[in-house]
Amino acid sequence: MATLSDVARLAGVSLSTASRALNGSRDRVVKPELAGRVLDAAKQLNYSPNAAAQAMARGHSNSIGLIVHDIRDPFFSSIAAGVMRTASQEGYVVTLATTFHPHDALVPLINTMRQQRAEALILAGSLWDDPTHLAHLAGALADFQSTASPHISLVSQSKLGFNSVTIKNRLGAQRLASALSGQGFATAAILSGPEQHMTSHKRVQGFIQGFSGEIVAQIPSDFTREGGYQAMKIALSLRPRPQLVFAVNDVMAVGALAAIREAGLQTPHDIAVAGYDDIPTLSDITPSLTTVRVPMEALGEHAVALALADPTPEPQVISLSTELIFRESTAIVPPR
Amino acid sequence: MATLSDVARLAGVSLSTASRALNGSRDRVVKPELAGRVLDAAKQLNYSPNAAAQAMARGHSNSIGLIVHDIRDPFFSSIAAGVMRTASQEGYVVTLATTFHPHDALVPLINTMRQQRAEALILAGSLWDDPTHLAHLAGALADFQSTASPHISLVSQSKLGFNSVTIKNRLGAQRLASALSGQGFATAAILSGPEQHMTSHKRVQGFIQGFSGEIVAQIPSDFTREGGYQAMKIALSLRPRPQLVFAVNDVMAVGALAAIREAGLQTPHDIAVAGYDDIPTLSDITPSLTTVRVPMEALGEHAVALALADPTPEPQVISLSTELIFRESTAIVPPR
DNA sequence: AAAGACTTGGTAAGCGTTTTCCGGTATCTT
DNA sequence: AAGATACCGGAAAACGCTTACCAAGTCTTT
Repeated sequence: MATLSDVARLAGVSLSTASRALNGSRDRVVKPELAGRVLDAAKQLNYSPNAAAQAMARGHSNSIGLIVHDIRDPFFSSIAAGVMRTASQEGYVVTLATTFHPHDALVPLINTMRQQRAEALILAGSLWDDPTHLAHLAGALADFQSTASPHISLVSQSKLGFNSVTIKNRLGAQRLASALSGQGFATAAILSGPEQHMTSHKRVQGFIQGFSGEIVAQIPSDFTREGGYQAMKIALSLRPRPQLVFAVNDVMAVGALAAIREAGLQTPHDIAVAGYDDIPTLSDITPSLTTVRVPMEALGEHAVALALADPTPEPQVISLSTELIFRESTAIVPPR
Repeated sequence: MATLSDVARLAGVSLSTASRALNGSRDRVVKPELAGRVLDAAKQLNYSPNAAAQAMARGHSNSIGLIVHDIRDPFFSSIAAGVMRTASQEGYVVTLATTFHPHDALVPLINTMRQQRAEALILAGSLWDDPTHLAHLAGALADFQSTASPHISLVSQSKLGFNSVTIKNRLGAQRLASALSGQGFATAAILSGPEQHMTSHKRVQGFIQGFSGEIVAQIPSDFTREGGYQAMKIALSLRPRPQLVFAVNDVMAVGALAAIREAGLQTPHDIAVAGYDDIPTLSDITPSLTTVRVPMEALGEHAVALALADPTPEPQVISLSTELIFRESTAIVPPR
């Protein structure tokens, strides 16, 4: 593989001139003629700069690390799309890692990103609200940042003292709940995620705050379709049956819908369902799902912007608004 | 940030010993005592090796490049998950890039991966069957490979003379078609992707081969939900109405379903629909979709395995089987 | 016309690792 | 017990680039 010195030799200039001609160092100008010779030589040799060597010499890389729980989850893949869009606009490369859910996989991945000397780290997804886990995490993040002090952005989570972009989880759920109350729903059950799941917790809180009727049950389960399905089975055994079920995310809501159908009941005639996230792929489900739209790609875009911005004395928190989406799944208020 | 020489100094050994102690060079053994001192020093200084420096010194990186069209597409995010799973098992880091569909974005991304000196490149997704585009692409891939001859794997495409893992697109469609024929469907329309879309083309061919009834129309459109929706509108205007519509992928099928519903018709009573891919998130759609299951994660896993395997004289092609999934959307054969 | 002020090319010193080669010590072999 | 043979630590070169510094040339300025 041709190196820069090959290019310089062929162009008949020094290494420094070649370097300056190719990526125009800011303080110097190379005479057009020499620069042209260098460019020609580079093309002729099919030269491609070695990013690792550049990173070494410059003292910083051009990569951004992104860690998500599960890239298959539409929530995360949308965030990733947003991240990649702005990152590549800004000339960065993104290296992606996935925990595949086990939350103790996070720290090793952060360390990997540290080895890569990523310029910025973006952690997407709700954190596990457990003191020792959080402590480990904070340690790993501190280590990461101690390495040439790169930036860190957290997505959908703001408790760790870094820049972060969150969504108004609580407010969204609250407004959904109060709108639904206004629509006539008087009893509701909540299908929540695991107890320590912060996002789930916020949404539950918001819903409780906003709902003026009676919350007959809160059933914790997994943050997945299957979790929603199981939780709904329990909810369906409640007597009297709640008029409304709020699942803390769309995939759980879909599981709930399946359980309802399986029980021979109809949504929304027998029981109404609302979700959260507004996952695009799910927009074709029947009955269409009332939910809270989360600007997922924007989440990723802002995270990059924040990570690349000049550091501020205080960590910045960008809080993105959600939007209520009313669809068929709550179109009717079932009798009490 | 502590460097290896800091560690060596603190441990009272030479640079080489420190290096050998930390990543156990294969030919040498460091005495346990010295090794222990080095490890302690490393821990104490919170040392993290600099991946860029290692890449320089070793002459190769530990990163795999993955390029997909759109990470938001469940098809690609599943592949990505498979890639990341095996890559991280093998100790590799994956850097991800997205074309966001414009097919001329591919070549620049390949070049980026070349700069990164990725050990392997995985290109996922169907290629654009256009001679000049393919020539550009081949050029870029050749350039990539000329750089320290890293490996290349293609996913779902095998025409370029590299290792590749594909799915039996044609066979899957053919078997679907013949099964459906056997079930009594005698007329069908095909909702295809763009003309030059190879995957779409294969599936169309297979379906035509396998269908013993009459194919009344093939309507090309975008490879997206919206494309399916638009194409279905045209299909619905056909007289007599076909009994069955085959959409070349699930998201198009979903668009088709929406168009049918909007027209006041019912699936499968008035017209049956089949898709391709078996995207998990779509499994809850009603009516549930008859489709061909594609082992998407396995696609990614094999791609990595292939990319990391010893090079063979001839490019290897792994062809993964699909599985027919019959669901409600073709449960009834509408009258002709 | 001489002295300074800019320009602009080149030289060389890094950046943080790995690894080859050398040499000294401990272990074998006979 | 002496020579041969591992074994293992360290010095130094190399990886491919950037950039501070130097030197030489070209313009200004007076």
